[in-house]
Amino acid sequence: MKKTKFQKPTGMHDIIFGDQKYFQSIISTVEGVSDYYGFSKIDTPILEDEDLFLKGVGEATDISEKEMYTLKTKGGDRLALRPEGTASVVRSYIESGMANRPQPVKLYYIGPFFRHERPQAGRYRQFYQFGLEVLGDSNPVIDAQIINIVYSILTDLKLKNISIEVNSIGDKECRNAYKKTLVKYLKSKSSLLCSDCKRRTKENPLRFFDCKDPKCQAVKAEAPKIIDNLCEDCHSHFKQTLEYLDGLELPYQINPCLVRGLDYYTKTVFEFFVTTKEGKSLALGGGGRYDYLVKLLGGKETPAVGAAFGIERIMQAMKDMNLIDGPKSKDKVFLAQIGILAKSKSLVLIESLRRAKIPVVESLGKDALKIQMTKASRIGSKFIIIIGHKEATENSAIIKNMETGRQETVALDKVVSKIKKG
RNA sequence: GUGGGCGUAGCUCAAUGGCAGAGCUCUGGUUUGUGGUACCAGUGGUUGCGGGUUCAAAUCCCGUCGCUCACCCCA
Repeated sequence: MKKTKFQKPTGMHDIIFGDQKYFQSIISTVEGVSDYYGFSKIDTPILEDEDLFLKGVGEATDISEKEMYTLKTKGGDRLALRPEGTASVVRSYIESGMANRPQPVKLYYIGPFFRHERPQAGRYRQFYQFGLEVLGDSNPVIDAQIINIVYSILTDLKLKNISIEVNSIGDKECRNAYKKTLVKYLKSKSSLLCSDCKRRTKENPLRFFDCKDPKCQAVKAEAPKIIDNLCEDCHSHFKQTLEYLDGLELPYQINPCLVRGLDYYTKTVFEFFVTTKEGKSLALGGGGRYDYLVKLLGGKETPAVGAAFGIERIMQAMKDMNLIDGPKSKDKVFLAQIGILAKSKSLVLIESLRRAKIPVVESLGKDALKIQMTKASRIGSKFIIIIGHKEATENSAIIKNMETGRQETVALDKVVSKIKKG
């Protein structure tokens, strides 16, 4: 057998030690804020019918065309690792008959997602997202509230320099009419476009606005914008949404070029960014309204709006701003011991400490006292409990204050109360 | 899928064709039961993998795998 050194698959990563601190604080903040706003947590399978995603995110998107992990079961079903969360939530909404609950239904999720693409800074093949979805309400106040809730999550995490871009991409009627206008315009400027944008003109003209090729920027600036071509309903929806955002005093700006990569969006779309120390703009997440998706996936017509954020991206932003306070082991007590009997008594003592909610660090496998003292010093424990051979047989322990250097011997059953007093 | 950069100890990196090394970390020791420093020692490598050139390859050549950055796109 050849000796192999296993390594993680391309584009996937372990979340260990220091990173777990960031990861957990994001999760608990998301849970806390979502819960406050009346969202219920939903966990859906990591595998779903491949067609759910093909229909859900749109067959012409990159996700459908080349980024899905798919597999065939022994029974012959075609399944896919979920590339995003909304399609699964909508599937569950329909399948579980959530339309019969009081509307709107508010749900949030946290978990891993998968896209098979070339990794790069802040982009993975397995990554974590959290998302919030509100199904069954078409009122623009919900659009504004979703934006506000995710903004609250980010500010609760102490992120600074957040900016929000919003736009409206209309509904079926006004978007289709607008697409024709745009295509006509792009064709007239065809000679000035990059090759990608020539292709986009035919396949997905709205994507033209994602192009970063300098050649296309001038054409982009002059191009007709969707927000100037909204129908009356979409226009008033957008205007109302912005007024609510104004009322919340959120740092948003309108970006008429914001489109989004998934096909299911209608009306309001938005993205969140932070500015890093180097002055770079990092996309944290985004979302929008998707009034047609529930019907498209087999339910009855149901308006909905949602948002999804990349947890690794948020971690990156938090690290960039040094947002996590250092190790909090100062309030931990260190338990040092020598010998078999002392180890045995230590095991029992630790249980008493745990019941008293006193955090304790031990080094049970060690015997040399000096090494244990060194370790206690390093983590900065204020108190150290020492049980040596003598103390073990006498049912006592030494409590030493590491700051003053003073120590006293107390009976084992008095240790907890002594420590509590300080 | 396209194009750049890079693969040497757990980590950061030396060694420019001639004995594979240092710092940090880790484990232990410096009179046997008391502190972060200092000193000493130890663990840890088929130099990503496979071929080729050469008396001799971490080093040069070819291939391959992986990492990384950018494009496409997105979180």
